[in-house]
Formats: sequence, C-alpha cells, structure tokens
Amino acid sequence: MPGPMGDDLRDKRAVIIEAARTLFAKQGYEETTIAEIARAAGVGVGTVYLYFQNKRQILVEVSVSVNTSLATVMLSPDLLTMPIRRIPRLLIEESFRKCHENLGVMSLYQVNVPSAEEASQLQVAEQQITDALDGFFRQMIERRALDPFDTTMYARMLNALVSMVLKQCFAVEHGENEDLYRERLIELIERLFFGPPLSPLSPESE
Amino acid sequence: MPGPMGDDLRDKRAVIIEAARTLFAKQGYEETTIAEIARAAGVGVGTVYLYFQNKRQILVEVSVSVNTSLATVMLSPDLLTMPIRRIPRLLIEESFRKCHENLGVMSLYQVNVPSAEEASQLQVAEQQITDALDGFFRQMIERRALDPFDTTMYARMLNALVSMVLKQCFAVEHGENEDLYRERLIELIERLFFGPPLSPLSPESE
Amino acid sequence: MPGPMGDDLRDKRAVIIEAARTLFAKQGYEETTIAEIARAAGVGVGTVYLYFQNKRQILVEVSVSVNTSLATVMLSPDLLTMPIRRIPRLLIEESFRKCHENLGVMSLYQVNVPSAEEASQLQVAEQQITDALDGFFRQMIERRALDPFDTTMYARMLNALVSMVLKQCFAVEHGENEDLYRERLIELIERLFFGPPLSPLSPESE
Amino acid sequence: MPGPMGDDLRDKRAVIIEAARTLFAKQGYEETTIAEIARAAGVGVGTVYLYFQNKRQILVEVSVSVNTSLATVMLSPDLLTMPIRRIPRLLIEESFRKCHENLGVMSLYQVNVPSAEEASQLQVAEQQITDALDGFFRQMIERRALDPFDTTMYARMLNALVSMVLKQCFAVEHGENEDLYRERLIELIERLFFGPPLSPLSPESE
DNA sequence: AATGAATGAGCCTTCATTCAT
DNA sequence: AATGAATGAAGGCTCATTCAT
Repeated sequence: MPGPMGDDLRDKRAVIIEAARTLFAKQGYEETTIAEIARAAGVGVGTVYLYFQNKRQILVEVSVSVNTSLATVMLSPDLLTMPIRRIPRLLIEESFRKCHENLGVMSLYQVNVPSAEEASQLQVAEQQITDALDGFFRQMIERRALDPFDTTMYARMLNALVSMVLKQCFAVEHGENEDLYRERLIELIERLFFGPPLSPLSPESE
Repeated sequence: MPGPMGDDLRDKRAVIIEAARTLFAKQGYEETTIAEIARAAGVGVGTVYLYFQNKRQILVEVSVSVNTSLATVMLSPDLLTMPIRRIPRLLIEESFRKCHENLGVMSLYQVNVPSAEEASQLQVAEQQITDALDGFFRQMIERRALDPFDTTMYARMLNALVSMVLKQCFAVEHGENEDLYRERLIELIERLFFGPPLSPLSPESE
Repeated sequence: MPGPMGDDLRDKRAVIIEAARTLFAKQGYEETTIAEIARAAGVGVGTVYLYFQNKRQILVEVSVSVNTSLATVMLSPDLLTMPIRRIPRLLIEESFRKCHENLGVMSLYQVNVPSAEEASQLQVAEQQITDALDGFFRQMIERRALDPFDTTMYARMLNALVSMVLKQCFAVEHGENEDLYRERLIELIERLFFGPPLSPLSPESE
Repeated sequence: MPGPMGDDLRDKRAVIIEAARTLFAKQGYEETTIAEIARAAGVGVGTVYLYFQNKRQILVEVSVSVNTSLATVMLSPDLLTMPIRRIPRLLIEESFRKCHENLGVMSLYQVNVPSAEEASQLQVAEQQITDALDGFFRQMIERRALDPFDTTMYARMLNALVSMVLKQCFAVEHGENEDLYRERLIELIERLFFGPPLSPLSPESE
C-alpha cells in the first residue's frame, strides 16, 4: 500500500508534466488549457494545482525537464577519455537521438518571453550545458588537444547552434530530414575543430 | 485629398505594425492587447481590423518585417564583389547593427508555434536569407573561392547560428555583451571558412 | 440621437447598479454572479466591466447609493425651520418611507468587511448623516431649543439606532411590522428629547 | 480512555469554533477557507466535517457563540435586585467588556445574509437578549419602577442600539474610542429612562 | 475517529471581434 | 474610412466537500 502510494505520488507529478509536455509540443503553451492537461494526465483540474502553483510553473518545469534531458548528453563523464575526433559525432548523435525520442517537444523553445525568475529557472539546464562544454574545452586546451580560444563564448555559440538546428530539424520540420541535419551539423563542427576550412585559401592569404 | 489619403493609408498600416512591433518586443505577443496596439498607434480599435484580419496576422506581419530587415543584410548586391575574407565580418557586423537598432524586437523569436499557414508566411524572409546565402556559396564554389560543400544545409545552419546568437545577445541579454558576441561569432565563422581549426592536429591524423 | 445616447450611457451604469442592488438584496453579494447582474441589467457580461472595475466595486457603489439615499433625508434644508417637536417624526417617517421603497436593499448592511479603501467610500454617506445631525443639534443648542450635550456622539448613536432598527425592520423582518417599528422608534426618540423618561422616579431621586 | 475521549471531542469542536471565530473576525467569512480553519485548529480538513455539516454551519455556530456571550450579560439573575438607576451602566459596561475581550469578533455582524433557517438559529441568542430585557422591563413596570411602555419593542430597539454602537466601536473603529462610546451610550440610555430630556421644553408644551 | 489528497463545479475576468453610428 | 461601445466565449484558478486509507 505505501509502495504504490509513493509511486503514485511521484508518478502523478511526472504524469502531469508528461501530459503537459506532449500538449505543449503539439499545440503550444497558450493554446493548451489546464483542463486539457488534467484530462490527458487522468487527474482532476484541482489536482494539477496541488502540484503546480500555476500554469506558467508547469511550463517552466516542462522546459527544465526538456533542457535537462539534453544537458545530460553533455555531462557524460567519460567524455574526456574519448578520442577527441570522435566527440563531435558522439555528442551530436546523442542529442539528435534524445530529440528524436521527444519529437516535437522542442517547440517549447518558441515559448513566450519568460519572467526574470522563470528565465533563471529555465536557463539552469542551459547553463549546465555551456559550463560542461566550457570545462571540457579548457581541459582539452590544457592537454594541447586544442589551441587556446574563448572557451566560454564558443560553448555558448555551439550550444546555440546545436539548439537551433535541433529546433529547426525537430520542431519546425518534424524530424523529416533528421539524418541530413545531423550529418551536416557533425561535419560543420568537425570542420571547425579539425578543418579543413571551407575556403581553400590559406588562412593568411587574402 | 486622395493623394494624402493614400499616404495616410499606407502610413496607418505601417504605424500599426510599428506599434505592435514595439509592444510585442516589450511584453510579448499574448500579453499585448489589440486595444494597446490601437492606442499606441493612435487609432481606434476598429481601425486595426480595417488593415488586419486578426491579431495573429499582425504578428505575422511584424515578424516578417523583422525578418525582412535582417534578410536585406544578406541580399546586399555587391556581396560578390567583396574580398571573401571580409564578408563574414561585414555580414555579422551589419546584422548586429540592425538588431541593435531594434533592440528588443528579437524577442519575437520566442513567439508561439505558428499554424502551418502562418509558418510559411513567417519563413518567407528566413527562406530569403538562406536562399541568398546558398546562392552566394554556390557562386563562391564555382569561382573556386570555396571548396564544394552542402551549401543549402550550411546556409541554414549558419543562419540558425547567427539567429540564435543574435537572440541570445539581444533578446536574452539585452545587448549587454554585444561586442563580445559579435567578435566571437565573426571569429568562429572565419575560422570555419578560413581556418585554422581549433585543434592543432592535422585534419587527417587521428 | 445624441439625446438617447447620453441617456443610454447614463442609464446603463444606473441600470447595472439597480440590477445589482436588487440581486444583492435578494440573495446576498457572494451568491450573486456577474452573469446574473448582467442578465438582469439586460447587458453583456463584458459590459459590466466597462463601467465597474470589478465585482467589489459594484458592491461599493450599490452600498453608497443606498446610504446616500438615506443621507438625503437628514440633509433636508428646511429642517431648521420646523417646530422641533415635529422633527423626530418627520425624519423617521421619511427614513422608513425610503427603506420601504427599497425594501430588501437594507440587507447590504450585512455584507462582508470591506477593505480600508472600500470602507472609506462606504462611510461617506454615513458621515454625511452624522455631520448633518451634529450640525443640526449644535444649532438647536445655540438657539436654546436643546440643552448642551455631546452632539457628535449622539448623532452617531442615533444614526446607529435608526440604521439598526431599519435593518431589523426591513432586512430581517421584510417590513412586516413597519408601522410598529416606526411608531415606537419615533416615540423613543421623542421621549429622549422631550421626555417623559420611562422611569417615574425623578432624575435625582434614587 | 472514553473519559478523556469525550473531553477531546468536546474540546475539538470548541477549538474549531474558536479558530473559526478568530479567522472570521480577522478576514471575513468568505475569505476564510476550511483549510485555514483546520490548520488554525490543529486538525485535519476532514475532521472539521466530522463536527460540522458544512461551512455555513460553522458560521452559524460561531455567530451563536458570540451572541450568546453577549446574551449572558442580560441574563444575569440578580439584575432584579439591583437599584434600577445602576442597571444601564452595569449592562453597558459589561457588554463593552465582553466585546473588548473579543475585539474584532464583532465584524461578524457584517456577515452575509443568512438563509431563513440560519437566520432563525442566529437569532436565538438575540431573542434571548430581547426576551430577557422584555421580561425585565415588565417586572419593573409591575413594580412601578417604570411607567408602562411597549416593552417588547423597546427591548428590541435598545438591543439594536447597543449592538450597533458596539459594532461601530469595536468592529469599525477597533475600540479606539471605547471609553467615549461607552460613557455616552450609558448617558443616553440613562437619560431615556430617568431624564432629563435633551430639550428643556416641558414635555407637554409645543 | 481522523486525515488530507483528490475532485470538479463554478466564478471572475479578459479580450478578440463586431457593428451601429 | 473610422470609431469604440458592446459582446460573450473561454480559461485560470479556488475551495467546499468527499472518501479511501
């Protein structure tokens, strides 16, 4: 009895988030009503408010859960033991796989301007990603596997690039050209890290 | 009377779009009411509906106008006559300048999932950008200024990268680190096109 | 056209107040919905919010209108020219007549604790009454028609007495014993002002 | 076990009423939730419903308890043995003292229109007061301590007067001018019973 | 007896849209 | 063409009440 109880309690929150995640992805935040979420989660409207202060908070938590899911990709502990040339493909492939599983959830990237407080909650996961990348870059530079560069900014920009491509691929194009996007993104990043540059001209010639 | 009338008409439409643009940027789409737009535009509520079918249509046109503004950067006719090494800096700097002028409008990137029809309207300008980039790349390849690559996908990805960085820089961070973002973005793109790669290892060594 | 227009505008507000007055009286404030008020007033729900900020504000205005209606009784300008012996009967009879007309509205005396701001709005009319009485008493004392006493406090207490009797008579007992209440109230007040005291014992004897 | 059990039961009911009394006084009936009452009483929400059919019933019982508290003043058995001149001061002072103890509870006078059934329950205590006063007056008249008058109506009116002054003094003005109200109320009532009238004119002269 | 998680009916309020002027 | 008063559908949220434990 206490067993399923505990499970149920843990589940109910998760079930609501899952329902909201799906509905938000399918029809957007504003277009989703609490009643719909409740119905999809198989609970009463009031129950939703037992677990979430208000509708925005559901959005925040759904978004965090999505971001966190992606963040875990970057937080893989054995990243440092990999051959560096393998890493781009590894990370990008894993990111695409995660998105593929949650096909459509990426639409949440398109949600309204959050309040200051909400923004900070939402960016926790994003920060995790860029921090992880940043740290990884620094280590690689220390090991002379990479030349020195602005690791923080590159982490942000690469994260932005990946996020946007994922969004375009999954949220806008519904994953139709998944392979194409994935392979080209890997190629682009590999080129950035390992060359060759797109231009045949030598770096110094102009 | 008909002369100025015609001007007024053209103006009134533009005035409404401008008012909507500002308000959407400041407080988001859903949080902006038609009444506010009308007031800011100095017209009656009913007048707005003389020029726009409904609220979403205003959003579409505002978004298009923003995108178009950015698209013009890429459509500069004398791009082909420039030294290729100068082009990344040129385009990025110009993009940042445009965003700087419309500081805050970028928030519109965060607007709700549009309907299929709306999406197509919204992506006209985006398509313009990627098409222009695509064509530009093809010409450069033809001229042997660039090695062959998937021009279409790279155009999309680079546009995505630039858009996301602009959004992060202007919509999220309110342009505080504008210089940093701009210079690093230029550097990254230059590196991609002209090297050197971030890794000192030769492209072929693994 | 402008004529009825102006009337309509003035009327619509009044119509809503009147509808609310009736409904509040019949079933209480909390038990009355905006939809009911709108329906009774023959307007749309939204229209109510064109004229009133929120439901509480309707209550405030209804209450003020009730209080004001009673206040006018005390503000009769020719009160001072009356024979003083006639005044209690005059005022009380008029008060009862007013309540009789608005039978049931008095229930509003029983409405919830208002906020500080609302309370001040509500007590404007009450203040008018007590001020009028106070001033009247002072003049009478000046003219030696009354012996000196704490006019302000007596004004308040007498107003309280009358209000409460009116409420008991009309709000609780629905005016069934109107005559009885009126005549006894007049008698009590006359006795207070002109005697004789209820006790046959001389004031000083104990 | 059953002994203390019984006490607990009696206590729990009283505790809930006491909690409700305080909360109703502080924030009004509609603004108080069952959950708040339960929390303040240190019991579960469901427990409240073991002792009270519904929320209104709690209000009824709270009101009755307040009224009863005041009623006891009038039901003092040795009232008849007092010197009649002392009685007004005695009763009024005691009433003020009771209210002073429960400062704020008086706000309940402003609670919503009760249903017919509830009203009858609520007025039991009030009836007790007026009955007591009525009987007292009759006895006094029998003893020739008072001249004949409509004892029932005077009992009601005086009760109304006292209630309203208490409410004004404690519920509206939060007891700030307690002394002033009390003394003037005593004076007014004494004047009514023992004179002299406010007007120096002889009762018969007009 | 005691609990409190779950419920869902119901209400206030907003705001896109219309239309008479 | 221009207006803005009027509308009412729709949704977020509350909270009295229930019931399984």
